[in-house]
Amino acid sequence: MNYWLMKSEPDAFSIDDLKRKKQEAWDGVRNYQARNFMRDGMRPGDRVFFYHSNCAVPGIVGIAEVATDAYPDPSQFDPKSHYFDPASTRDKPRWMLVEVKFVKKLKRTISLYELKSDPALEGMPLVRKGNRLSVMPVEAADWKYILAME
DNA sequence: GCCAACGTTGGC
DNA sequence: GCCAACGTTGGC
Repeated sequence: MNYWLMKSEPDAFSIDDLKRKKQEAWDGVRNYQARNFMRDGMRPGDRVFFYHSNCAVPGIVGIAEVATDAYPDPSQFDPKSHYFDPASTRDKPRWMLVEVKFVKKLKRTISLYELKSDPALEGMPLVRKGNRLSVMPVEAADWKYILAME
């Protein structure tokens, strides 16, 4: 089993939205590295830190689970969608998604500030300067360490 | 709202 | 294939 971190802007889709909907297709990823993690790395059962970005207190707010293998993101074919990609075809879809399901909400937000402040976590891609990846792997040791911070 | 850090695009 | 211009992400 592998561990991941996925970012979402709470204004667009928050951990509470996932809790209410139970499961959600993670559409709109338009970055090749992030796509590759979903397509090649993720398997059903993998665990995911749900991260709130672009908000007052960015940080990890909950846990989700990968619910499906990757499949083509339907929004890339929809001309009305914000995520429409005219260069993508159904024969050779460019963008993939996985569905994730709600596991739990953390009792508190483990903030980016805290994660950055802890020398034990300085190897995490999340805390590296300028990192903009919205989907990234988490080391098993870091996963356990962060859970213990809750 | 600003802007640094990236990723992508397209002219050449 | 280089790289300038542009667009986006996301912390602050």
